[in-house]
Amino acid sequence: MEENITTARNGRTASKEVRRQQLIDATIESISTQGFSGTTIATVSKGANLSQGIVNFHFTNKETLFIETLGYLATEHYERWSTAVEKAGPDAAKQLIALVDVDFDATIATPKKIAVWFAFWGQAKQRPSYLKVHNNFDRQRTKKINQLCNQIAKDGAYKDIDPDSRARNLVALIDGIWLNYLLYPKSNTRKQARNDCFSYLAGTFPNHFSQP
Amino acid sequence: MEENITTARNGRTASKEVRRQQLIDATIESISTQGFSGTTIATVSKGANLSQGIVNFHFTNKETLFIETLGYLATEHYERWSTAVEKAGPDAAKQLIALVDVDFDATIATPKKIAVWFAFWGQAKQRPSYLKVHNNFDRQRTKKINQLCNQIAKDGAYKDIDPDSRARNLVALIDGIWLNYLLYPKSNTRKQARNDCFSYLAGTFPNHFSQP
Amino acid sequence: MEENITTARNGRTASKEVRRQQLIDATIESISTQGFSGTTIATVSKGANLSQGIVNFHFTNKETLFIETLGYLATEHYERWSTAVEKAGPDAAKQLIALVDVDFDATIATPKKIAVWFAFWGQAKQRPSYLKVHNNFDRQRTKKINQLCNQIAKDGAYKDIDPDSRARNLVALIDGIWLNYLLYPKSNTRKQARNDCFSYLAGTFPNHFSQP
Amino acid sequence: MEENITTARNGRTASKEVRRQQLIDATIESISTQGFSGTTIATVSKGANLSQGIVNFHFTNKETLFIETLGYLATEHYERWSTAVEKAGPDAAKQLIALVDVDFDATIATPKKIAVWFAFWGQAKQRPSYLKVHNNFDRQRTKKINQLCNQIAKDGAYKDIDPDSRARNLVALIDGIWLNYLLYPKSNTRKQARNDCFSYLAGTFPNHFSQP
DNA sequence: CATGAATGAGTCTTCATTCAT
DNA sequence: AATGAATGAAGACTCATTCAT
Repeated sequence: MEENITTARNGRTASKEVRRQQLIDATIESISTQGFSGTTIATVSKGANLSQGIVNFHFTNKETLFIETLGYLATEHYERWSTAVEKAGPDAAKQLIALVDVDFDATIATPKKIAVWFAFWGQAKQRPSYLKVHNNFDRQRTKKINQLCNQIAKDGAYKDIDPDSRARNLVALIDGIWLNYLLYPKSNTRKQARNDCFSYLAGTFPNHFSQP
Repeated sequence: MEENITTARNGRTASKEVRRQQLIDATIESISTQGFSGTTIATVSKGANLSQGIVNFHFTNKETLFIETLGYLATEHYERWSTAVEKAGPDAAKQLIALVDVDFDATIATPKKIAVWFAFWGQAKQRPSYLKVHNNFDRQRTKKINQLCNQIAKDGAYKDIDPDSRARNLVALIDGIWLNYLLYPKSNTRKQARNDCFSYLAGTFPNHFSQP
Repeated sequence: MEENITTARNGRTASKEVRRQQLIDATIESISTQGFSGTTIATVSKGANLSQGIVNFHFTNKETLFIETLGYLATEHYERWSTAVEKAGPDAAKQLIALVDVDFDATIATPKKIAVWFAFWGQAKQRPSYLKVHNNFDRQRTKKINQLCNQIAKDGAYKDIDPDSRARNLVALIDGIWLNYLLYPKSNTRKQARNDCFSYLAGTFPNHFSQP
Repeated sequence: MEENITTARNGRTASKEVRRQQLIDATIESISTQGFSGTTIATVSKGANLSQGIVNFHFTNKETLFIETLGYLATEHYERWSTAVEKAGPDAAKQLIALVDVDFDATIATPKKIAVWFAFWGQAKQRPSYLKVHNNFDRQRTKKINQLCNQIAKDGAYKDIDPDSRARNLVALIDGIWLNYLLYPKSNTRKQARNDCFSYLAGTFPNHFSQP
């Protein structure tokens, strides 16, 4: 098993993947505490308790490290929600709940990771490569949410509702809640954030979701 | 009149305020195109067609320039929505419409300015000074939105509604719509963004707002 | 009288000489507190409560200001000791006392001025222009001291004494005492400094000078 | 042996200590020729045939390089005179001779080093850190000189002599001779300088020192 | 005469990247 | 694989000097 391999190898001869992950973790840590511009090869390698040269060794350059860090975050997120939807069974509303719940999960919506997400978004417009990585994953989620909202709207015979717009708003709402969480960490709890989100769903599809 | 003075002056000796604004404008331009880390004293001064040394002359250092740029953006936004609310008359719903409309105004929700906002937010966690400037202004708007939502909820005798939560969601929704606007500039129009937002209001307070 | 002119003129139209002296004084003040490298056109002009441009106006450039500052100090010193010697009457020993006393005078051996002297000496080797200004004045004093020592040695029939060497040592001693005064301002008084110097003279020419 | 290691290493990876000394040497060279304000990271690194960045790498910043350069000079001096005194045997007069001789040694009283000493002294008043480094070493030498003068005075039963004052004068004299050596390098020889100094000792303690 | 905004060359410092070991 | 000394380009900042007013 992969884990056995990685634990067996250590010290100077850790497997490539282990080193890479170590550095990606250190990058997340550094970006969240020092910010994007405060994150240097030095802060990363030091945070990983490794030498300076190693980043260029494993990632060729800093830019690649950043892109792969974003990729790691995006992949993790993607795998979590897609798995959650899969496990939720055939009901669209249940699938939507599962999907949304991932965004307020204790291991996903951490202050650290949210800070990194916004750090990337803050650079998105200027770095097409970041945007590309992100959007590739994000579009699938948006699509799924749209599809589920349409399904629910159809099943529930909701009139006067534009499911596309409601789906867009759901996506936006979650991001906005995250931003709020980033800016006012003290006055917000993850639980309240989740409740607010489900409150929106209850308002939108009252027959499928109840006020939390 | 002051304007005459400042426009009269040109070349080497523009008035202090004119130069400062020139540099702040150039900073917004630069951050929006080069990003935060790509914005240097050189890009700013070159963008303003001025010499390098002038930034330090007028702002002491780069950090101060950034803080004042954020301050400018925040002040502009604040003045716009507070004036709009004032002019909207006594009706809470009309006030809320006026307030929200500012966020989708052609001179406020520009791709350029939104990029700068997110650039700042992307650094917020690591730069308390940015956070402070921003939050000071932001809190007043949040408070006003909360107050208006409560007023409307009371006036409309909406049951089963938590106005505080709805207010929080409104704020979050707008930010999230902005993010969407930033990430997918091509597939979004400012008009649709505004519609989505009012669609949320219509869903929340159906007696006060109609589907756009 | 010149004084009347200068006092009459003030504000923006002070006479050239007054402005120059004002700036030289500010330069001495600045060098003594900020050091040579910490002294800028800005510290000087600010210290003189004048505008930036004025230094270049009155002295063409910074280097000239420095040279004239050194020249001022050297001239002041020269005029003080030469006048003192003149007034001391015909006796060589009395002349030497008068000359040396100037070096421990409350208006000459000030911490401020001594700091400036050493600042200049610290640059002397690399700035021939400083050296030239200084040495021109200094050589006359050295010559006079040598002449007086020789006179005294001859008058007193001191045997086994090389008056040239004793003269050189006297000059060196005074400078060394000044350095000590610079480095340990707290543990030295001007009075003790003077006493030490005269103690040397008493040891050298016991018939002419008594232990202080 | 350590020397073998350091000499073995060359090119890109010399030992840390070797690089540091290389840079300190280059700093002494640069200060002596360009002066304090003329000494830049560039002149130092170029003088050492190394790249610009290396100074910050090994010394963090220019200030630290300067302080360590002064420290090197002060340590070298201290070790030389303390070793010399030690080797001089029990006789106080011989110890004093040994101590003073160091100050006129061909490897200590070099024009280059003297220029650097005065460069530092020229900044001493404004840089407490320089003063601190210097005084720590200097005080021990002053103390030893004072102690030796007192011992000699007691042994020789010199009356009418204040050994403390004579000690102070000896210290001052040496510094003053150095200054003279700095200002008039052409008309002074190290030998004459030494002779003048011993001439002072012979005048002060005639039973212990003879005219040179 | 005097001001002070503006310039731009010069410096220190940072940091991604290279590379001998 | 890994280290960390070394490089050098790039950037922030300083400051003497200029010059329109």
